Amino acid sequence: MADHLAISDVARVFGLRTSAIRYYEQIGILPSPMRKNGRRRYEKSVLFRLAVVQRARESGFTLDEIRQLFFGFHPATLPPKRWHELSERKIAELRIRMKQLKLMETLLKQMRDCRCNALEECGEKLLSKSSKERVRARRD
Amino acid sequence: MADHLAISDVARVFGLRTSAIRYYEQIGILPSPMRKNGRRRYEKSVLFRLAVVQRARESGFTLDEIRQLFFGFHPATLPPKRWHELSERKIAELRIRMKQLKLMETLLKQMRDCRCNALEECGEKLLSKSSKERVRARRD
DNA sequence: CTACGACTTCAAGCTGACTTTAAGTCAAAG
DNA sequence: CTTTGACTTAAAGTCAGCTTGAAGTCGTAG
Repeated sequence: MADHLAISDVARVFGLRTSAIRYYEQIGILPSPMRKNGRRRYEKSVLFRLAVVQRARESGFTLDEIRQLFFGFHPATLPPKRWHELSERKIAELRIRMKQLKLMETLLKQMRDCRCNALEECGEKLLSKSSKERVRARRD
Repeated sequence: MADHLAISDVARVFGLRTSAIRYYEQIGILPSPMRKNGRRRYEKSVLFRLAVVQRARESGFTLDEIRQLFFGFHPATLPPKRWHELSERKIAELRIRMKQLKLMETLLKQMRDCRCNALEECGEKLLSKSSKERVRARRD
């Protein structure tokens, strides 16, 4: 208690196992906290950090990317440049993923609504579409 | 040639390795094609099938889900019921994932644009938001 | 004092989606 | 006829992201 959280408390807040918290520390996504009798004692700020990490995980970021994006540069001072580039790249990736999801939704709806062997037809459309995209890409 | 494709042709169309094609066959996502001298010979329809599989993979479906969704029921006749349920569930999942992506985009933009230690602040917002959501969920 | 439960470390194990490796087959080219 | 290169199989290896196991340390309750 005493204003500090045990590892099990932190884990419970996010529905994680304690082993996951230790693992995050091991790979440098969480700071190694102070110890009391060898046991980890966390300040509340770790919850904020984990909240961001969790949101990023849910959005499909790897732990490696998360470390780069959020904790990858030294102390807290200068280079927001690398950060800036990374996040720009990531935002672009997100846009692409959203487009893909929308296309998949369309495909699923077609197959849900239209009986018959929509599968091969859809595949045919997808294939001709992607070759069109390849043509467009060549023109760029 | 001769109107039939070798495994390497199929692989090349999708930028896959031949080992991936064999693996898909092994786990039941592709049919085992006819053989000529022990070698796989594919008809063009396999390309349509793979186009759908690839789109689904890009949208975050596991191979297991893909088999269930697209190839999981017997020959080609009846039960569109199970299919219907599965695709409804999957469409709902897609919606959730799109929402998460949008939230992540917002977070990234905030952190890109706003100097300072936005990380912990964002985490704080995320945390209070998710507890609000928990409250809303309790009311449902 | 001892037993309990929550913690510690380090190493090994697990799942999904493949890839790699080893050993062999086959047809066409030199 | 041997070499080459694309194929075949089965089994083992790889990577991320953890989890599990074994063996040990604390501090409080009985």
